[in-house]
Amino acid sequence: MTYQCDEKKAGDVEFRCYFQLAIMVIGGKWKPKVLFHLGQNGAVRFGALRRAVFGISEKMLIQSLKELEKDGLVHRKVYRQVPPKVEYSLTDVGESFVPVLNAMYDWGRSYASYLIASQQSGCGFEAGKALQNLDELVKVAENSVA
Amino acid sequence: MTYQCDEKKAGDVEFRCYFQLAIMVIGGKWKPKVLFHLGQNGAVRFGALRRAVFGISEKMLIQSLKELEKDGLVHRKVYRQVPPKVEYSLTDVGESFVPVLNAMYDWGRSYASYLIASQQSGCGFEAGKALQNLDELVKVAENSVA
DNA sequence: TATGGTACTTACTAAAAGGTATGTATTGCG
DNA sequence: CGCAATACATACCTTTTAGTAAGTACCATA
Repeated sequence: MTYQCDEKKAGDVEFRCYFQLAIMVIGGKWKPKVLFHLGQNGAVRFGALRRAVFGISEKMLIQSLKELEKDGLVHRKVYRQVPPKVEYSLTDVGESFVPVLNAMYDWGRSYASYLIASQQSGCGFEAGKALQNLDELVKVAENSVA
Repeated sequence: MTYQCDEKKAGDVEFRCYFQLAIMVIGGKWKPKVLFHLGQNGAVRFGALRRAVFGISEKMLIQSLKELEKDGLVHRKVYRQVPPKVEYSLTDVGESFVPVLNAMYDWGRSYASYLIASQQSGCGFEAGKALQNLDELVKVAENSVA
């Protein structure tokens, strides 16, 4: 694998490296989070997804879903009813990315362990591994929430 | 796993979900690419890294490396010589992210296969798998490079 | 002392991404 | 027909990120 990869093309998409192609499709501030939530739950309504992805605006959710649908990772199903209902779900291509998302989640746990271990010397820690009582260690006391 | 995760804290870092923590540390336009290149090659000089990460400016490379060093994923070694030489390499924590980067690279290959298969019906394709002659199919003819 | 190469720092500008507010379309109920 | 709820579209503004250019520090050599 060379550094400055040659220009490549698949479909209408031009890229230099398969890694860059992946980043182009699922990178950015919101798309990874949207995909992650869709990966955790089957079909989800727009409103439920809006509430699930912490901090996202309507406009960015819509934009992210449009791009993911266009790129073939997300399926949009309209129910012609009252009130209006639209469900989003992952396609096979989208599902194939879920292991990567889960790997990132697992790495996040191991990184949280690393942060805690760095704060307390003598705390048994191995890179890539999560502490056993991690969920307890990261808990924030109720009254200290900003 | 709930949608709107409770606030968590590890070290000085506050987050709601381990996935979000991962995104905070290795997300953004350049850090994934910098990490990916460091993962492919051992210790790399600043200048070599600059040339390897296609399109990055000096300022953004420096900023990305500073953040990655601060977060414990990258190690910086200064050689006091002429001309000046600094080498960057992954720490154990950084190395632990390499499997995720490689998974993204592999997914990129399968996505490129999907794009090609979508363009040509009847082309055998399975989500998550790369076509066997992918590298040939994505090649761009010399004279068609923009 | 001047020099050159590398790896930065800093200030300012430009571009990209994201957010807010207002408005629209749709369906079926009362 | 009017209404309500949901899921958007659109325009404009704000924030964030990134890029460019000029400058600096360091070391050892000539």
